Amino acid sequence: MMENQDLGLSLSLSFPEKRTANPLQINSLDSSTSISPSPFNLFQKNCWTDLFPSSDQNLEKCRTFLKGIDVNRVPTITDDDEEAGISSPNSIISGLSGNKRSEREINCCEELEIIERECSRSITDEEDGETSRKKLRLTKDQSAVLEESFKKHNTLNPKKKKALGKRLGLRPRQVEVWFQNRRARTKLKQTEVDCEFLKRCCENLTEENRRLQKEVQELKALKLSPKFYMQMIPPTTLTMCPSCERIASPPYSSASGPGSVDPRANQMILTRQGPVPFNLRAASPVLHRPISDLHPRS
DNA sequence: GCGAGATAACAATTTACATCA
DNA sequence: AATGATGTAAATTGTTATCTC
Repeated sequence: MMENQDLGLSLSLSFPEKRTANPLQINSLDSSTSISPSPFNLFQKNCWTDLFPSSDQNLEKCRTFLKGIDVNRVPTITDDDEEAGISSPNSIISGLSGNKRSEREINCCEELEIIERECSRSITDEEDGETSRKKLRLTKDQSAVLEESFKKHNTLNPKKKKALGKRLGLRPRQVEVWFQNRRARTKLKQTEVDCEFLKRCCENLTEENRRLQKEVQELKALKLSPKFYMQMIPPTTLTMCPSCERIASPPYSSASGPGSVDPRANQMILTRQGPVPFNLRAASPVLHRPISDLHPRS
């Protein structure tokens, strides 16, 4: 909440209360289901069941352990540990499930040993009664420094990550997570702003549409008047260049008598006569030149 | 050129905690 | 004071794109 104010994330739009799967991510399911099970994935599946064979109690104890590490504690691990993927409370799990973090330096047997060791420790920890997993809450100073750094550059390189972590007494991974979440918040905020903008556009277009409909009605009523026909010049024949699709208008009528209509006005009438396909490529200042002008023969 | 592994960024989700009625 | 609902930030998990070998 406090953070909310700090970031100016106070736009309140009526979004669905619970996030659902992104409808645009159509292929996510396909891709996930089409992935062939890697040997490591098979390992991770078997790992838990092998470690805790048919014992829900053991499994539960191990889970409890994984929740039992105080992340508010000043990190004592080295950066090397961090890079090896055993830094965060859940990184053992992450290491097992992640397809990239775990397998780097530690082989399966070592991981199993680590897990077993930690699990056995967890049981004693639990008996000590200090099992609740604490979630780190960054101090105002820490947030301010991170915010400042984010403003300068919203991504991290490994060097910067380490430096920030060292400066703030955080693990590089925590710095990384903060930046990640911060980017997500920025994106969400931008989405809200965009949504608001589109809403306004929609309102304006609705209003414009209403106005044009009214104008159409008025023009239809006017059409019934014979005087209107007297002022109309014959329909203009437009010629389109087949190669560049530019429109070439015929030479303006030399008629400039008292009853004649300004050709520009005629053009306006033409443009009001229904939806004309708009060709962006053809939308250029040379719209009304004859074809011969468009492609002068040299 | 192709495949495997490493890496970073990201989306979606979970979880712990704070606040309020 | 206790409690449940709710919002938010921290953290996790899985996917994708890109790069290098």
